[in-house]
Amino acid sequence: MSDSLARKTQPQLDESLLVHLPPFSKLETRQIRAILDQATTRRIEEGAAIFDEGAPAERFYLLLDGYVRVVRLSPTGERITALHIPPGQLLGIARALGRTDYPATAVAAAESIVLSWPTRLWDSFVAEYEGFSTETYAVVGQRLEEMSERIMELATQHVEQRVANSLLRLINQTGRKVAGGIEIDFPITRQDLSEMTGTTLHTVSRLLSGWEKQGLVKSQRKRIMVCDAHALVVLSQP
DNA sequence: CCATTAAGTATAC
DNA sequence: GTATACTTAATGG
Repeated sequence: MSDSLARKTQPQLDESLLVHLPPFSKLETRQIRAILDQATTRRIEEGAAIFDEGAPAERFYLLLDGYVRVVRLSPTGERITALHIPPGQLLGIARALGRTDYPATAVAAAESIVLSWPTRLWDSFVAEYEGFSTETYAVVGQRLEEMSERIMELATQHVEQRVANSLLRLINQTGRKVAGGIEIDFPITRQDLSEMTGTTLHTVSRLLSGWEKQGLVKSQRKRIMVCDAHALVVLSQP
């Protein structure tokens, strides 16, 4: 049950896991070894929560593989997806925001692997590891920018433009090149897209059906591929 | 223009 | 077979 026991049952983690990731790229092997030796690895299945909004922020995380969506619950129980996190990024960094609890729930959008550390180690990471705090600032700034961008969209753009923008962001951040276009790299439903854009799954379904007929996108259940990104860009402009 | 309701088909477990 | 994903039409704010 204890951390040390949990770690003992894990295979020894390889330094190469971290050495190319921005928060750790300036560190020596010795330091990365120390960081890994304190980490706990966990596999999260699709749809499972990594931590919940409002819970005490006991650990902070690094997403090694998979995708995570950050969701909040409205008072009436509707889910709002704030953003998606790609592999290699930190999450659950409540400490960096001056908080002691998690401001949102993190759900695995696809099967994911995370490393985590107790939050009490946060300050020593910031103090001892060169590049760790600057990368944290960069990530926080990047997410702030994305969220403020989306506030502008919600306030000024029509549903069609918002859904087009969401798709474009998804293929930019998590797109995978496939024959015929760029596919979103994790399972995503109309419901998910509607939660990102503040609309209903029916409206998203109608839009995607229309775009599919025009050859802009191609979709199967839980899979969306963008065939003509430029046409979506045109649509996304008011 | 877009949400809601409703009713239907398709696909996965 | 039943739950889940998706489509489509109709109605109304």
